[in-house]
Amino acid sequence: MSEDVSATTSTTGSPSGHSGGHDIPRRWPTGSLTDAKPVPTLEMVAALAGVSRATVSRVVNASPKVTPQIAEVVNNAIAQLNYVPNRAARSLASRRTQAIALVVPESTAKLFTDPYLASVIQGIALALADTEYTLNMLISSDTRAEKTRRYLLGGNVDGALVVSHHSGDQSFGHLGQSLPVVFGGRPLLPGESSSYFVDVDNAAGAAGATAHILSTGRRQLATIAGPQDMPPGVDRLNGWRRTLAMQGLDQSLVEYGDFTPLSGAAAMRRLLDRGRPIDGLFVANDQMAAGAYSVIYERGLTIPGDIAVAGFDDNYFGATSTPPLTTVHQPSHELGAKMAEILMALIEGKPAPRVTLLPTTLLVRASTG
Amino acid sequence: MSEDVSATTSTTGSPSGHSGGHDIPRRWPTGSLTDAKPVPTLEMVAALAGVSRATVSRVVNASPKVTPQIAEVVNNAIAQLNYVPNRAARSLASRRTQAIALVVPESTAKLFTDPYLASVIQGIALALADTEYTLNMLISSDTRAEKTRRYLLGGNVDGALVVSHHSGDQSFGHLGQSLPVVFGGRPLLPGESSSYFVDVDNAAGAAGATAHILSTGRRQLATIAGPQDMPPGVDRLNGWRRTLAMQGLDQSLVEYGDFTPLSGAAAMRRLLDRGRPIDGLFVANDQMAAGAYSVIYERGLTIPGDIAVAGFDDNYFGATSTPPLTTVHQPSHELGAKMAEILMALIEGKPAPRVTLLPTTLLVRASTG
DNA sequence: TTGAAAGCGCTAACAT
DNA sequence: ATGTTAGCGCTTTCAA
Repeated sequence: MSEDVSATTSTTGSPSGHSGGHDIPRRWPTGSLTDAKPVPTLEMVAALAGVSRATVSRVVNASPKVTPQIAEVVNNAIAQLNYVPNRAARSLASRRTQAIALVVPESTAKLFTDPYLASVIQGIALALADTEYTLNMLISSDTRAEKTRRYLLGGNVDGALVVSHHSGDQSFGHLGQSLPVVFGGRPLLPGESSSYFVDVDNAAGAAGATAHILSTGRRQLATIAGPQDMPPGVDRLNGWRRTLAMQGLDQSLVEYGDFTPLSGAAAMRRLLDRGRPIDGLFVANDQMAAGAYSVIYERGLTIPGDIAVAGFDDNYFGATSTPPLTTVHQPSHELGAKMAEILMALIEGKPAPRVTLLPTTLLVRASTG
Repeated sequence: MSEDVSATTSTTGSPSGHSGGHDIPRRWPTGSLTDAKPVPTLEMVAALAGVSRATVSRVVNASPKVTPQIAEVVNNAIAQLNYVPNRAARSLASRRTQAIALVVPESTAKLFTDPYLASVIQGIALALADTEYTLNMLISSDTRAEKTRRYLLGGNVDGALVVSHHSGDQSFGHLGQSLPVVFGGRPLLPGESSSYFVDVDNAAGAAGATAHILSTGRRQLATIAGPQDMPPGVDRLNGWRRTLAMQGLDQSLVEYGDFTPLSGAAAMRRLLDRGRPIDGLFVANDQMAAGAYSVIYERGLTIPGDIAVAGFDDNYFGATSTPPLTTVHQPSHELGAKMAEILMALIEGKPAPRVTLLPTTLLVRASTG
C-alpha cells in the first residue's frame, strides 16, 4: 500500500508525482533498437526443424497428412522458438480472418449497464474464447454507420453478431446478404425476414408468469405492457393474452409503458383509476414493476395480499424490492453463446435455424404469494 | 407481430417452424459461386485512377506528398469502387496491426454485470470507435492464460488494455515489458511498478465524502472499510483516515467487509455493538452501505437523523435506497477513455504518465442530511 | 511528386 | 508425405 502516488488530473502527459516519472524505458520493439526477440516466423521453424515451410504450416494447421515423426520434430521447434502464427499473414493467404465482429449500436451501448446486455456479451465472449475466433467489438452509431458497414463488408471479419434494443435499427438489416450475421438480444426485424436471430421466448415467458398468477386463484388480471413497436413489448403482451384467452378471462385491463419505472407507475395509476377490481398483475419488465409497486402502496394496497405481481427480466429491481418480485428469468448468457454458435456454423457453411427461441424460467418469489 | 414462429429449444440445427426453414440461400461468397462483388483492391483503384498502386496507398494513408489533383482522382476511384483497404494485408506490410486487445480476466468477467466495469469497457470502445484502432476482446482465465499470452505476444495486437478487480492477477504483470499495456479499473500491482495504469482517485474520493459528513456537524465517525488486500479497499480507508487525522478526530471506529451487502450488515452490527456513539458513517461501497442501512433501521436508528451515511460507487443501491445515499461517483466512462488514450500514446511512441488518477465527484443526497 | 519493385508471413495448389 | 512455387493486398524503400 505504498501511497507515494500523487493524484493527477486527467491531463495526458502530465507526469505523475511518482518515481520514475516520464523516462519511459520502452522495452517493446518500437524501432529495431533491440534485436532481442526477432519474433519467430514459420520459416525459422522450418529451418530449425529441417523441413519445408509447407510442412510446418501443415503441422500448425493440424493437417492429417503429416508423419507423426515429422510433426513431433516440428512441434519441438515450435515450442523451442515459442512460435506463434502471424494472424495477418494467415488471413491474407487463407482469405479468412478468423474474426467475428460484435456490433453494438451506440444507442444500445448507452444501456450497456443493462445487466442483460452485459450478460449476453459475456456469453458471446466466453463462447468464442475457446475457439480460434477473435471478437472485434464495435460501437456503431448513426454517424459511424457507414464506417461500420465498410468495416464489416471490407473483409475484415468472417461474420457479425448484432445486439440491439431497437427494432428501428435497420442499418444492419441488409447486411445479412453479404456476410453471415446473427442478430440477438432483441430481434431487429418485424416479422418474416431472411435474417438469423436468436431471442428469448418472450411470449412463452409471459404466458408462464400469467399462468402462475392464475394458479394462485386470481381472476381479475391486468397487465402493464411494453411499447408495441418493440418485439418484446408485443410478445409479452401476447403471452399474457394467450393465457387469459385459454381460460376465457377478460383481457381488457391493459395499459402501456415504455419499460421505465416512471411509465410503469403511470400505467398502474391508470389501471387502478379504471375503478375495476384487480387481483393479479403481469408487468412486461421489472423496472415498470418497480413503478407499479410504488403506486400500489401509495393507494394503500398490499402485495401480494390485494394484488399478486409478476415481472419480466430478473433485474436487481425485482430482487431487491419488497416483497421480492416473481419474475421471468432470461437465459442471457446462453443467448450470447447461442448467437456465437450459430454464427460459427454459418461461417463454416453449416446449416443453422433462422430463428432460435430460448426458453425462459419463472422465478417464483413472494410477490405472487 | 407475426406469431408464426414456433418456439424452439436450444438445439442447434433444429429448424424453426418458420417459413423457409433450413433452405439456406447463402448470398455471401462461400465458394466462388457468385462473382458478384469481387471486393475491390488497391490495384483496381490504381487502374481506374490511372496511377500506380503506391500512389493510391499514399492517398489512402493521407500522405502529404500527393498532388491534390491526383488525390482527387484517386479518391473518386475509391468512392466509385467502394474500396476498403484490407486490414490483413495492411498489417502484414506495415507490421502494425491497428488492433488493441481488451483483456478481461474471467474471474472479473463474472462480475461483468457490474455496471462500473461495463461502463469502463464502454468508455474504451467509444474512445476507440473514432480511431483506426480495432478492439479485440478476450476473456482470459487461468486455463487460457497461456493462449492469451501467446495471442498478445504473437504480434496480433499493437497493445493491450487490462481491466480487472484482482490485485493477485499477476499473469499480465510482466507483459508490459514486451508490449504496451495499460491496466485499469483497479490497479493490479501492489506499489511501485513499471506498469502504466489509470484508476480513480479512491483516497481523495473517500476523503471528500468524509469531509462532507464532517461538514454536517458530525464528529463521531465510523467507517466500514473494504478488503485490505485490494487497493480500493486500502485507499478508501486511507482517505477516511486522512480526513479525520486532519481534524484530530478518533479513527478507531473501523470495521471491515468484503464489498457485499451481507458483509456490510455484519460490519455495521459490530460497529454498533461497540456501544460507542456514532453519528456519521463512511462505507467503502454502496453495496455494503445497503447492508448497513438495514442494520441501522433494525436498531431503530434513523438516517440521517441519528447517523449520516455516505457510500462509494454510485450504484443503483445508493440511488434507490431510502433515503437516497450520498455517494462518491466514479468517472468510469472517462477512465476507459483515458486508458485507451494512454495506450494509443504508448503505441505511437509518445510519452505518457505511468499513473493516472481520475478525480471523483461527490453526489450529495439525503442520507447525509 | 510519382512509379517500380521487393517483400511482409503465411497458405494452397501443384509437383515430386 | 513433403517440397516448390506462387501469390494474398498492401506498404515502403529506392529511383526516376
